[in-house]
Amino acid sequence: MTVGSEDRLLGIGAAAQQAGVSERALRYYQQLGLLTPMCTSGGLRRYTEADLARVAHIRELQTLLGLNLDEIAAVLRAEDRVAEIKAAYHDHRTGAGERRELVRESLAIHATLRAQVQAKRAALDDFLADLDQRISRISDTLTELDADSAG
Amino acid sequence: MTVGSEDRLLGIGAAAQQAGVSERALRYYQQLGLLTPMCTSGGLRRYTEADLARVAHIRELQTLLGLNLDEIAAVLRAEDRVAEIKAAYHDHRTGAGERRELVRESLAIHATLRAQVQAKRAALDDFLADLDQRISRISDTLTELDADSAG
DNA sequence: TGAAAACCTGACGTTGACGTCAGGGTCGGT
DNA sequence: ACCGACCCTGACGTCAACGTCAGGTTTTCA
Repeated sequence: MTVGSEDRLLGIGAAAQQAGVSERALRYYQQLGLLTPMCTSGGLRRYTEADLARVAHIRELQTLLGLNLDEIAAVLRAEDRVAEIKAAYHDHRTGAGERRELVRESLAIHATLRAQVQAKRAALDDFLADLDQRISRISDTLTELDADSAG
Repeated sequence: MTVGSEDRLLGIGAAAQQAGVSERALRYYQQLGLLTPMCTSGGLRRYTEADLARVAHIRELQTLLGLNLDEIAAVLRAEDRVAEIKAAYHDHRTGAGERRELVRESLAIHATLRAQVQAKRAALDDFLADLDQRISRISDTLTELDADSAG
């Protein structure tokens, strides 16, 4: 499938640098089950591009939505579910009913998340409008001051 | 100016309840200089409606923008500056140059904040688009499953 | 092959934003 | 004047999300 990707694995140091987080954070995420990098036979962690993307996703959920790591774990689990289902999509061993159930479940989780994001977006818009109003008032004050000094 | 407002002062308990935060939080905000309620001669805190609004604002900056209390303090100081200037606007003792300086300063702080909010909004929009894409894919999967079972 | 660089697992420390508790002061109604 | 409700100031506790350090292991590369 992925043809051009050299699939170079990174050590935890390089991975941390790439992802813009600390090594400790990467180990911590793994400890909480948010991330499961490969290991060498010697037990050293090896990170793929997908792992880095996952870290970026984690950070986004953290800083953008303000979710804590437990909540993020839930979101990631839901996303993993979807991937899992996609993978097993044509696997005959998975019953259609079961698949439907799983899909519905992850759809529900995503919908919930979407609602959260929407709410946050609306609140942000309100805040922005308020801020703009303040700013324009301050600008007016400044204009008046300038007119004053000019008059 | 404010005619209809009875200007009833609240004790810290009632204020906390109204604002939806703990008493400890109110004392903590005051300790950090975010809030400066009046006091009775005996030293008990008394909160005005403006104080409550300020708390709401603090919470908004916390949960919506993810600012820490130090950053919030900076924002609030900027806003207080504006109010101060407005109040002293026709006070002859304040020099025009000084006023311009102050106004410019708070304008800068607000502009910075606005940029932050904008950035966050854009990021949220991206995130939302991504989420919608995921959701529609999951929906498709579900539709296929239903078609499968129907066929 | 051998040493420097990178990494490992505990385990304790830190920071922000409060929670909680003790021991005492203040307020409002009677 | 008094009592119960409310409030005060320390001061220590807590929780998440890591930071940091020690002592040992694995990789890498000259």
